[in-house]
Amino acid sequence: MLRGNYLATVDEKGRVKIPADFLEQLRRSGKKFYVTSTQGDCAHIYPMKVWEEKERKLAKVSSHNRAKQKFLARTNYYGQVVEVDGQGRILIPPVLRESAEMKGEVDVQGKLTYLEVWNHARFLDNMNRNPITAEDEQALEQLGI
Amino acid sequence: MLRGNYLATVDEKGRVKIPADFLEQLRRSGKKFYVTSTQGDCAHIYPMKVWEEKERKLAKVSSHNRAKQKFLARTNYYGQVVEVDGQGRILIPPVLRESAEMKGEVDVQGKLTYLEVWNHARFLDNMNRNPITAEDEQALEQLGI
DNA sequence: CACCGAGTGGGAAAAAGTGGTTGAAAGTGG
DNA sequence: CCACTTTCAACCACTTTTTCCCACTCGGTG
Repeated sequence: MLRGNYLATVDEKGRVKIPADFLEQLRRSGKKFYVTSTQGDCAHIYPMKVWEEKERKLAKVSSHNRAKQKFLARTNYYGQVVEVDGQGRILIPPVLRESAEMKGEVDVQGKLTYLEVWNHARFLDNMNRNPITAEDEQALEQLGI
Repeated sequence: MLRGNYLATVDEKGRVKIPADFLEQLRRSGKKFYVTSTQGDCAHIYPMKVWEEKERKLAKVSSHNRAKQKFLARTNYYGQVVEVDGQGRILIPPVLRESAEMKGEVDVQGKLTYLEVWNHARFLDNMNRNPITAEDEQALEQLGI
């Protein structure tokens, strides 16, 4: 399971080094990955098998389902199949790189089954704009968390 | 159960020695730990099993729950899976080390199932800013505490 | 006073990360 | 359809960081 956050950098060619900790786990699920996004604000990196599982589930949903259509339109627009290079880096597709402002420092975050890559400053900013309130803490406590 | 407070120091490499008392207990729950934070003001050190239990509880909550989302975003951002080294030290992830001002003297506090690590001066300061009032004492007394 | 365990610092080897070059392939124009 | 240009991916070489381990100090205890 992929957990936690690592700082990384995007070089001029748009390559991001996958932190060794994640890489080791990811290598087990093959060398192909699907890099995409739903909102264009960050990159999602799925091992191909995980992505295909998502596709299978989507296939079962009616093709007139609005949510499904939007999801497909976006993930298809931003997406690309990539492989990790010999140095453990993957290439972020240009369209996505631009819309998610992928340059300089980025956060590579483990989301258990896939990775999310964020512009470091942007993620921090989003987070700070949404502080945890006293109500939030109360709600969590009631859930026993 | 982890109880009480120990002074420790963070060295230049960002390592903190876990007090021997805590270490002995923690060793029983495996060698992997999840170091994270909810507010970025201190480090939380969970034995992996304890953390996974939290994850399980969270998984049952609707994914649209605001409190849950904020909690996950933060604990993921600040978090990292770590192991204790041969000298009983653990490494605080860089992002967290910075935001929680982890350098020099720190307090390592037992919170029964996990540890909290605070910048010593900062914790003392917070505490002094929030003195126990006569009303607080009265309230406690009425609770039979 | 000597020994033992806890804590601290630091050095060397290994791993992780970075940048650049080259060769192949794809794209473009004549 | 061929020749030339450009782009991209694969590979190589170097730098930096991290990890692992060794050795020392300090304080408490027999």
